[in-house]
Amino acid sequence: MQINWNDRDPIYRQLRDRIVELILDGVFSDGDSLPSVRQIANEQRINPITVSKAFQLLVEDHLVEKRRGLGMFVGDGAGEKLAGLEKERFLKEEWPVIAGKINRLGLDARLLLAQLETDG
Amino acid sequence: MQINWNDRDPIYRQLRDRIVELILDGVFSDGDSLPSVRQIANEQRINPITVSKAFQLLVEDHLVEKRRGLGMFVGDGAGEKLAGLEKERFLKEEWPVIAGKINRLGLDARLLLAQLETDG
Amino acid sequence: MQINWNDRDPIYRQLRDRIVELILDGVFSDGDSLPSVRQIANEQRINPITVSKAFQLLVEDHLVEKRRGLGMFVGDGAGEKLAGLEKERFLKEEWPVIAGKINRLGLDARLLLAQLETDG
Amino acid sequence: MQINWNDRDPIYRQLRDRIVELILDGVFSDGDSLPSVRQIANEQRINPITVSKAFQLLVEDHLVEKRRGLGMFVGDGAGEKLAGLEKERFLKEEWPVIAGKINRLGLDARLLLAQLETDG
DNA sequence: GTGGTCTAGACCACT
DNA sequence: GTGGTCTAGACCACA
Repeated sequence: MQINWNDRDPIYRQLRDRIVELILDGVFSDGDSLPSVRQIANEQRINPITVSKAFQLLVEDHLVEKRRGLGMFVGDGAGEKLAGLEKERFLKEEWPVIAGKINRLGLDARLLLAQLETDG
Repeated sequence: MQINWNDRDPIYRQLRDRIVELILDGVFSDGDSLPSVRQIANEQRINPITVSKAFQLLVEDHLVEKRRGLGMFVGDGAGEKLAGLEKERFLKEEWPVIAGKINRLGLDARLLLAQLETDG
Repeated sequence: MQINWNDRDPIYRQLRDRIVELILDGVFSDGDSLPSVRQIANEQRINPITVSKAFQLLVEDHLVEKRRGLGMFVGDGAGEKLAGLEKERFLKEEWPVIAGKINRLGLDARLLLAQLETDG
Repeated sequence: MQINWNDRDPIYRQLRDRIVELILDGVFSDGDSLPSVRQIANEQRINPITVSKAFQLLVEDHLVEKRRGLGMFVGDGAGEKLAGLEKERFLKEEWPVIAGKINRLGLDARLLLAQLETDG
């Protein structure tokens, strides 16, 4: 769970995105409890208020549930819901920009796929 | 040369990116003079100081040369240099992140790239 | 922290140099927080934006770290890094030019340096 | 005779300094004719007006004489006069700043002298 | 509280 | 004509 302090993205956004990734990857499944604000704040040396803000975003999207006195839990069906939402957002917002870059740079699909295999 | 006033990206960053795109597209070639700060400022109704900031970024990357009292010029070999640099940067930095997202979302990179070829 | 308003050097460049000197002198050590932009701006009666520009230069040289919402901090190892870098730069870039001048003017480098030791 | 377009020093000042150096080095002696404005402008790809401005500075200091229809000539006693003026200026203005830097960086006189011998 | 961005308008130096 | 610098004042996002 790496935070980049020099990134233009605000910390709370980066945090939120990391947690979403962990849910998508199945590290946290429906109903699992999430690490506490204090724990994350200590580990990442981040202000607890900032961590709270990240969770708040997740609660607003109904991906995470706050249970008083117990902490944060992955919401019901969060995994699938998330996959759907993110997929749509990616295809609508991110991919067109990426496709434009690929075309402008004259990059070849084969090259891109090859690069993936050498890395991973 | 479209500027998005509501984007998270600051104007000067967007401007820089647009100019880079124009160089990549060959609209401006090595040694060409670029529109003056004031000209761009007037056309886009942006403060000259903001335009200046965009050029400064380009000068720092050795893509543009400043000639005192004369204006801004596309740097020697900027076109090819830029294409090479951007290609490598994209493959090494952006593409792995993008590919990670694609996999995580259960999308098919091959399919997306294939579509791209038929579209563009 | 003296600023010369009539110098050919712009204020932000002078400010940068002063801060570098303070780090070299050990007034600010690794990890220390630096005075805020607004504080310096008030004390020196300089526009905050000008102070900001000075810090930006330091951040670009990795001598200062920005922590969002918290302020500016002396970068890791900035003190030693700076001393090393500056020493080398001085020996390689400045000193040869200076020595050339000294020779051209018929002055004696040995004598000047010897005086320096008795003075300082 | 190298001109640095990215230097903060204006071109006419750089030109003036180069010519002064050539006189101090004895490349041009008292009474010698200097290259014409047009010649320098062509060789260095500089605007003739800028070259003129450099000569003007030299004329104002009585180091160079303009002879109508003939061109520029090194003034009487320019060599010695220059040496004296520059020596004083160097010792008063430049050396104290340099000495401060040397002390701050903790550079050793022996090191500086050694560096000179390896270079030249 | 912190820094980041932008504006409008001024003045300067350089070519 | 060109770009560079600075100001004063405003608004924003972040912690």
